[in-house]
Amino acid sequence: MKASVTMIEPNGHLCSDCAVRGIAVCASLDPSELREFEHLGRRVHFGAGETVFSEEDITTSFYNLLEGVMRLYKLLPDGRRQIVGFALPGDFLGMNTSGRHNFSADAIGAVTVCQFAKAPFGRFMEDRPHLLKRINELAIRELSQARDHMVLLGRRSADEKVATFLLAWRERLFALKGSSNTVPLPMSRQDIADYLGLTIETVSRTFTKLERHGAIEIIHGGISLRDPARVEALAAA
Amino acid sequence: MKASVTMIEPNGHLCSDCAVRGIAVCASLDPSELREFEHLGRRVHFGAGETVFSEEDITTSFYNLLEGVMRLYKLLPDGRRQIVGFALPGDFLGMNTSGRHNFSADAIGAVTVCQFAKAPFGRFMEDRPHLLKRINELAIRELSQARDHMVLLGRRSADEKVATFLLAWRERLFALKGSSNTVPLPMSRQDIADYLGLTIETVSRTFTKLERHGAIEIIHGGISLRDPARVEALAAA
DNA sequence: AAAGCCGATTGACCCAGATCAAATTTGACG
DNA sequence: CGTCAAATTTGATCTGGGTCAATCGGCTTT
Repeated sequence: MKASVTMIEPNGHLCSDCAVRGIAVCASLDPSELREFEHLGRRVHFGAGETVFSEEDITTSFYNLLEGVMRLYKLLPDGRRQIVGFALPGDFLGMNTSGRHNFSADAIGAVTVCQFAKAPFGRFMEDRPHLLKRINELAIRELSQARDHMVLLGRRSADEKVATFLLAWRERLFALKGSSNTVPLPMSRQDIADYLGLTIETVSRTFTKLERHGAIEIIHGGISLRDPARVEALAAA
Repeated sequence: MKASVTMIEPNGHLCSDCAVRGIAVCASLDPSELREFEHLGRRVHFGAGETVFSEEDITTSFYNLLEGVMRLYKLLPDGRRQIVGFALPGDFLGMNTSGRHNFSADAIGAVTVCQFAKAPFGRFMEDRPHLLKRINELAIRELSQARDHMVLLGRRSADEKVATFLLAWRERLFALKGSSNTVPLPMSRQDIADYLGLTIETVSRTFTKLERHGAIEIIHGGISLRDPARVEALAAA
């Protein structure tokens, strides 16, 4: 959105001390492969609101998210937006069978990605089935999440959607940063609404309601779970 | 649902003249591999309404759908159901990372599957990266469809949902049986409702409305597209 | 061919969440 | 600080689609 500077770091970073080494696609590579892999990717920074790639763009690169949060979304011709997911460090983006991206991806706040040109990456993967296997695992895991989200979108009430979202988001952050009842929400209310298939007003009202009932506290840049059990009960219903 | 007889054919079928040879996972195998592959799968029949596997079941097999249509769904504790997809011949079912199925699968009408025990299949795939690659492609394609469906569930109106469904279903059948304005709908109105995140009444009313407007004709076991352009216009909106 | 059943359709009414419209809070910048 | 502009919250009202309740076929069974 905002015109901000996209930076490409000129120097070579070391995969071996990359923050996502253990959780991203590269977890499947041994040290010697990693050294070769290092030459394929380059770190790129994006500022808040910048678009990393757009739906229908021809796929020229894949991306490994290193730092920050991204929103992945699709737009209808009339502008309605559905966010199909939020990406966190370790997520691998850009795979498709059509040669074109099937969703758009924006940085929410500052983001660092490891960018791979499609062809060299494909060649590298060609004779490294364990990398393919890793990518397949990530795809299958995502598919499972996508199905869970379909249930949420198709069959849950607004209260259940919001409660489920807070718990699932906390769970994802837990895997990265450890457990906490403080749940940072780097995305806007509009983003949350477009993820849950609601309007911004309904999201806001639901937060307020949860706070009035003592289930959460709305804090700067996120929420705090005051009564996790109550939120869980709402989400389960 | 209904207690009907599940049949396992005792004799060996030939993969080489299998109906889905060219479109399923096995499309990635050469003739000699195919002969070996033949010993891994066995054909199993299911009657209308029978459950092939259930969510949370430990995954012991993978399935290659050969004939018929299946509904893939998830249930909420209180019984609300979301159908996450319909499977057609050529679809490969059962992959997951957790060791348990993450959705349930029922036969809609009579179904024939090619069933593979998980471990031998995994071993066979181990040293056949092209099979893994094929499975990965199918997973990524499904992921793309899942994202499209999220947009439908989260952001489309009832009219748009129904119109989009009819066109997408016709498109899938087209790939199997060729083009036609007659669209068979083997699934019930309840199934369609649970797929689109609507109620059965809304689906029924929307069909009737489309028919009154001359866009479709409701026929036994499906619909006929009378004015495909109008349906497309509704779906696009 | 009458009875029973089950899926589908239709009608009447209702409500969760959308829409429209202000406030109010927050943040960025001079 | 003070000033905008943007994001969020809050309130009032509206409505698309849900809920509840009859029918209405089309099969099967006898």
